[in-house]
Amino acid sequence: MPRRSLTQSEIDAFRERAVKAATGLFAEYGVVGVSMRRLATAMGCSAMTPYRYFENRDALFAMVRTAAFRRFADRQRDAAGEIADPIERLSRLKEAYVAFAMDEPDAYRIMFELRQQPAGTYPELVAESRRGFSYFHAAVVEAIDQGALQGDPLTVAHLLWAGAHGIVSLHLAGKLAMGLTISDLSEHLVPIYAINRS
Amino acid sequence: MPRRSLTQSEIDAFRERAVKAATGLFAEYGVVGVSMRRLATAMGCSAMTPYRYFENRDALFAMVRTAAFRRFADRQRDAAGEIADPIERLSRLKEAYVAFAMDEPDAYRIMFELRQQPAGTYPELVAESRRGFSYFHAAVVEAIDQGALQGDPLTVAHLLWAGAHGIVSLHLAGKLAMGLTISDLSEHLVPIYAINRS
DNA sequence: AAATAATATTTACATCGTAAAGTTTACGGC
DNA sequence: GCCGTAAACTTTACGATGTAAATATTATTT
Repeated sequence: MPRRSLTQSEIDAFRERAVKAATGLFAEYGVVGVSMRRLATAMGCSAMTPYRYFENRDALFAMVRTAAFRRFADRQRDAAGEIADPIERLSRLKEAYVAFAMDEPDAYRIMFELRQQPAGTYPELVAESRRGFSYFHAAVVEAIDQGALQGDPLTVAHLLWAGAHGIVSLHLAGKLAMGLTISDLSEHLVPIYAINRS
Repeated sequence: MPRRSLTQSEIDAFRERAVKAATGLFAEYGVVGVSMRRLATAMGCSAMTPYRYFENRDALFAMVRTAAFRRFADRQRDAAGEIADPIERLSRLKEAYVAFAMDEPDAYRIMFELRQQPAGTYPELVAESRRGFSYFHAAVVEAIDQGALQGDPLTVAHLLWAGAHGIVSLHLAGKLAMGLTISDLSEHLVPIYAINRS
């Protein structure tokens, strides 16, 4: 009798289009420039239509972030590739990390700077975020296993991650002084933890 | 003939009150909760009055950030104190860094996460931000001078800063996994660069 | 007290997120 | 074909925001 409901794939298709449009918008206008109305205009629908596909603006942004984390995690995965030597792999992961931040500075920003929702609200977001870190973590575990790094794996992995994030943040905030570049700093990241110290 | 213009000290007094009120507001409601109207209400004046003392919302926030950077820099200055040993001093600076971020997480966030205005728009902001970093920098220079650290001073100082910022960011983003604490990580910061490695 | 100019307030507008009301559309049954 | 129905979509509406413009208030000198 009534009109057919939207299928899951129709819903997914709209959402994907929306996330793509929103991602484009905010690469162009910044986070503040992504309004529901502007998104609707960009998608050629009325202002309220997106609300049929997203609970609210927050949910839209969560999906945009999830997509960004997914791209990031994919690039980490690809950078790790088949590289056997875990130290070499760590270097490549670090390079991929920095490269992503340079290629998509706005994405990087919302990934890490956005006020976070109560944990567990968006499980897929959490999952992709975890996956992004997992390659680093795995490489560190292996490196420590075979004696190329020392220390607690979780701690060292976090320190590497924090180091990469810190360097990128300084760069994105325009706080690298005196002509220092992001490469000048990031090239020290992995060697610092290598085993040839006390 | 006409009414007396505001003296500089009256202007400064209002601005100071406004910055204090705004800082309080956003410790309570977050960045998004600080609107010009709410600020006006909190100060007991009409919605437009703050506009006589600040060019716009951005200028208000620049001053709030400047004040935050000043508090931060002061605490760095106090932490450095008269400590002669530069490595010990670095450790204290790192502790003060982390302590500030824990005490004033919201301030920390707007200090480092806010989209920055075109460089040089707010010279005092730049100055206080530089000063915040200068104690770290000075200690690193001294440590390298007397052989307790090695490498390029500017690079090492940035690496330490980036490391501290990265760790704090991970913590503030709730991304420290498996019960790892901010101290677990930050205690490795200075030792890693100490000279007893290859 | 009157004139004046600086300060402060009120009003107004465009934009935002989004709730609620209204409209259009696609389907199964006649 | 047409009709009823419920889902999808649009329009309208509300309260909040930043801030420009118009208006009102106030302190000072003549």
